[in-house]
Amino acid sequence: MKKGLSQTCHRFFSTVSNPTRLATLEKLREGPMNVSQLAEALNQEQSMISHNLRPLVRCRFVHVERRGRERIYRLNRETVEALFKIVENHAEKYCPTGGRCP
Amino acid sequence: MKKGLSQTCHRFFSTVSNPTRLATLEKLREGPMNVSQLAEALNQEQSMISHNLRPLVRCRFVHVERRGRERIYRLNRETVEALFKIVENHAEKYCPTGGRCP
DNA sequence: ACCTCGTATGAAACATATTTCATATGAAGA
DNA sequence: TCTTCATATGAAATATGTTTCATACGAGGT
Repeated sequence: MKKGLSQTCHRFFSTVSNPTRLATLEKLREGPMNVSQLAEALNQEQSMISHNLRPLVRCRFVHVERRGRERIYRLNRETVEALFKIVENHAEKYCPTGGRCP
Repeated sequence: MKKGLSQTCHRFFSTVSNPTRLATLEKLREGPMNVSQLAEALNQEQSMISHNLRPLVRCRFVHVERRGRERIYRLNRETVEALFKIVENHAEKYCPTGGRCP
């Protein structure tokens, strides 16, 4: 693997290794949403959601679209669902206790 | 997605969001290796490799086998190759500048 | 029993990431 | 133009993760 991809991997995985951002991705599986809706659904401050959306957009895990004064965030399903599927398969096989590794 | 998987995701992705561990995984694609070999190949202190191998083992990205006084680390290809493939696909599609996102 | 090799470990030092809070920006309506 | 709503942003406060260094442990060989 080339030098560049290693760096890409790092940014890619760092972006999804955060509980707030993971929760955001999970929530967006239900459909596109604006920031306030996400903030309410996840029970977090708007500012925090906003801060955490940025890296998700930067790495294209989600896409934004302006709609008047709100911004609609939409999941990049292709990548995110594939990612979740791998974790599910892996966990099923290697984490029989349900995520709590010894 | 259940509460448990979200936590699993976090641990899973945290583990691979570190340059040393990513380099270790990449190196292990070439075949099983012991700690000293990894340390030399990656030009890092033995202690550091050892510390970083732990989370990789805990999450089963790699497996260990004792051989006399050395320990042979072996990649869990099923999970790791699948993971790399997703990043490659994603990067190709969304990071045309080669990992440097604007 | 002692020495050496390969590896692991704990804890301090260091580096990075996350959250919070106050405030700015920008679009739309009165 | 003034106000309000939705969102973004900067910087301090806080929390987490990583590396280093010194040392411990355990398996072989002598």
